[in-house]
Amino acid sequence: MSEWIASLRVRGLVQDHTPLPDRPEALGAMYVGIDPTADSLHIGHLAPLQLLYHLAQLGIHPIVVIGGATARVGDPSGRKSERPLLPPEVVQQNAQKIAAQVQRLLPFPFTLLDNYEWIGGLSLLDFLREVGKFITVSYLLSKETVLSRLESGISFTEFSYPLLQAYDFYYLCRHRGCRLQIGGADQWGNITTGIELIRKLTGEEVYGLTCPLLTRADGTKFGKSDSGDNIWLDPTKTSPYKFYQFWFNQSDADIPMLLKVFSWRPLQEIQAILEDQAKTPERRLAQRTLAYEMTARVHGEDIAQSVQRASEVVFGAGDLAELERLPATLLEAIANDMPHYTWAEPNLPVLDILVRIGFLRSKSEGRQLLLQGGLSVNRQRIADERQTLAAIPPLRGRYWLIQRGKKHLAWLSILT
RNA sequence: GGGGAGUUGCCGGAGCGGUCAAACGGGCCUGACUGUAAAUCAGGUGGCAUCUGCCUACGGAGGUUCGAAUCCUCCACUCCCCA
Repeated sequence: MSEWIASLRVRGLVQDHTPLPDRPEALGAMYVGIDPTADSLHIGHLAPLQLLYHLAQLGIHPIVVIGGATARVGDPSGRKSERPLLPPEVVQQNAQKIAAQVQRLLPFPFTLLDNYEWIGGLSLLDFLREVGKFITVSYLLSKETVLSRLESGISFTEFSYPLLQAYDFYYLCRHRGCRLQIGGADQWGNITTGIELIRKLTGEEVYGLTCPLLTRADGTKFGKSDSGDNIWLDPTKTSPYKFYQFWFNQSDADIPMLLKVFSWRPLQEIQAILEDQAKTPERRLAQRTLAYEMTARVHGEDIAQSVQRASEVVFGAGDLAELERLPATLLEAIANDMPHYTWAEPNLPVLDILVRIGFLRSKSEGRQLLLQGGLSVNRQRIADERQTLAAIPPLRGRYWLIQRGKKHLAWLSILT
């Protein structure tokens, strides 16, 4: 039974599933829900979308549901505390942005819906009679997401969230022939609630499939930067350069898992890359491949190429002369693709400038870094806090490569 | 409705009138070593400074005191137990 998900298993995309039909065609359509709680997707959203991608290849029609209604309630799944309610207009804006992102991201036909369409007009009375009546409180209480919140507190609003999502599934089942819901592992409780509701209301058997919550080799969650920020798909929230660097910096221990989960390459090809990686890890072929593929998918080939080039130049070049020798247009492009600041008065101490432009959080932090040798401009360590920017010759008359620690690089140019 | 416990820095968690910018752990940052990896070791982790000085901070608002994270009052929120 369900041989067809074997390759998904190999890729590490399967956490849990209900008994599945022998043939994927029996499912008709499937859906994944995304609540617009922010104005952009982040890489945490990608794993379920990978599942969607691979399943779509098997002939199951994909539906993406933006939770314009559910985001106004707040999913308690995987949260330790109550979510603040988002204003309706914010949810609406987010929903639009995320819909546009999804459109750009998925290169295959799919149906895009917003659950506000069918939940928005649902009256409380109808909801209580048509949905609430069929799920018992003890059933909901036994769900992990609810259970774990009983101590810390959960409002009735969030408590009722699983019912709304269950209703989505029911609605899509009836109106769109959708018989499979997929999602992250944290969605298991919500998905099974939907299955339960549909069985009670229609007697029909529907299915659920989740992908694992990705964890690193050290047990921490995958998906945030070291400093704990989300890695967004929106280039104004996470620059393509940073996005590329995020993937590039993944550890050897995690890269096999990541490549299998996120790459669209055939498994065979991935195997070959991983073998190379095992033999000569210092080449970082696996990281480079993944970083490029993901950046290209999210931001486009052109940008992927240019940030890759920027990364190579900035990290690779031994001395400044090499940077100087680059064609002016390339240097400019590189500067533009990386974090970039402008400043007008080079006669101030470097430290002050870096604080004012926001590259350093405070002067104290700057001093600290300086003391430890973690601060440089144009690859020169800043050793004196009174050192002025003007005293350091800029590249091409107007660029400085500023550096905090080993990996935090940015450009500073003089405002003309 | 009644009774009890609690609210400390990014998180966990000490402190119970001065020696507290607040022990300890985690996280994070930087350095060394490396491969923009991992592990390890070292330093740092509120802000400003003319650098042992000032300002802001221990849920909120007041008060007691020479002096409060520490005591009192009120308020808010959370948890537990009884109705």
